This record gives sequence, structure tokens and C-alpha cells, in this order.
Amino acid sequence: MRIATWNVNSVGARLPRLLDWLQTREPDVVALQETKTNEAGFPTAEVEALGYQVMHVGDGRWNGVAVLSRVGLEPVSRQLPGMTEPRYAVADCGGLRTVSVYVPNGRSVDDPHYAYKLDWFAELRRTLDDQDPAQPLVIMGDFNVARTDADVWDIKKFDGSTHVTPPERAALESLIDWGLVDVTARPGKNDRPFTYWDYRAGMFHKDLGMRIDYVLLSPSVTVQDAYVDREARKGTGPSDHAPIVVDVTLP
DNA sequence: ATGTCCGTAACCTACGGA
Repeated sequence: MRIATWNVNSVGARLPRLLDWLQTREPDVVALQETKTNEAGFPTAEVEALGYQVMHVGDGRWNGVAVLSRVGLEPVSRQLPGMTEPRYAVADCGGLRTVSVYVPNGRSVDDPHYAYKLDWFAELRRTLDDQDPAQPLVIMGDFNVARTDADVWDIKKFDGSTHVTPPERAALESLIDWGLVDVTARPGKNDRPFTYWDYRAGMFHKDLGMRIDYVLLSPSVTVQDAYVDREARKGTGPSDHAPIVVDVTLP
């Protein structure tokens, strides 16, 4: 089974590239983030025409997550308990419980949005208390946290910034510590692990990026291959994130 | 790195958000 996660930064703006990517990469299960549209705005018919079932949670101009599957899709949850924004979608896909997450950005450490981000993480961790550890599970998406200093292009530039603070890292770690594997992709350009590059200042060209997207997977699931699909970040009209593509074998 | 891109509301540009 091939699974993938991609922050598309608007499914509307990315539609031609998304459809092309689905046809060339042929993932079985896909988690999307930042669809930036409501239910009516999601290109359900176009995606279904490629053989996928669709679960989308979105309410307008910001956020929005989806799960696509061509190996069956049974919706499980459309909302993180206590959180109203559309940042969380869960579906069972071909025996794999699939969670698409778009963790709040945090903005700055003194912004209320930072506290909201940590609260959001805590709620996400809480959902695992009700999760059967024997059920193959993947939580994938945009976590807006760089797990280590090596996951940003220059840690010195991040003094006082979000995405690298100990509380954010501890929150991400708490998910892994529950019993999930942070799937390691093949090394990318310059042996860096990045999944996101700012649009500005030629950051992608200079490979000044961040690893803030993750595939957190049950250890019972075997990983055959994993890579960051940099090709999807190139050319005209890309998202600022690249997909992560992982080939797995379920137990 | 603050150099771009997204959607929206309201216009043909400004803004919030990332």
C-alpha cells in the first residue's frame, strides 16, 4: 500500500497539479492539508474520477483537511474534540486508520495562537488514549514543528521562534512516545530532510527549508520505502510543501 | 528569509494568514 501526505496550500489553486500527481504517483491513501475551501468547493468529482473515495472537512478560506483512498474509506471522525476548526479528519482505509492533521501554526510564542497550538496537540494526544494499539494507525500531515535542530536550515535563525520550542517539540514527541514511528524519508538534496520551503527569497532553490510534515506510523506496519517528493515542489505554481510518499505493508 | 502566494471582500488593491 502506498500512503502519502501533502499540504497543498489550496486544493483549488493546486487542482491540476494534484490530479497529475495522483495519476503519476498512484498513492492508495492520501492525507491532504490546507485545502482552503468548504464542502462544495472540494473537487470531489475530479478526484473520484481517478478511483478515489473522498472525505473532506473544510469550512472556507483557511485550514481544511481531507483523506482520499482507493482501497476503501470509512469515515471515523471529522473533528478533534473541543476544537472547531477543520484541521482533523480520520478514516479507516483498507485496514489502516488514517488521520490527516493540520496542526495550528502558533504564529509567535507570545500569541494566543501558540497556546492554542499546544492545546490542540494535547487534544490530539488524548485521542490516542481511546485508540487500540493493535489497530494499524497513521497520523500524517503538517505538524508545524521541527522535531530536531537538524530539521531547519539554520537553527540560529530560529531563536525565539515557534516551530522549534521545547513545548512544541515535547508535544510532537508525546505522540511518538505513545507508540508511533516517525518515518524517515530517503535523504533529500544536500542530505537534508525538508518538506517545506518558504515561497520567498528563493528558499527552495537554496534548499533553505524545514521538516514540519510527518508520517507517524504504527510499528506493526512495515515501511518499504519513503521519500519527500521534491518534484512536486518544483516548476510553476507549486505548494510551498512537498508530499511525503511511503510504501508500506500492513501486518 | 521577510523577496511569495493563497483566498476574500471589495473592487482592479489591500489584507490576514502562512
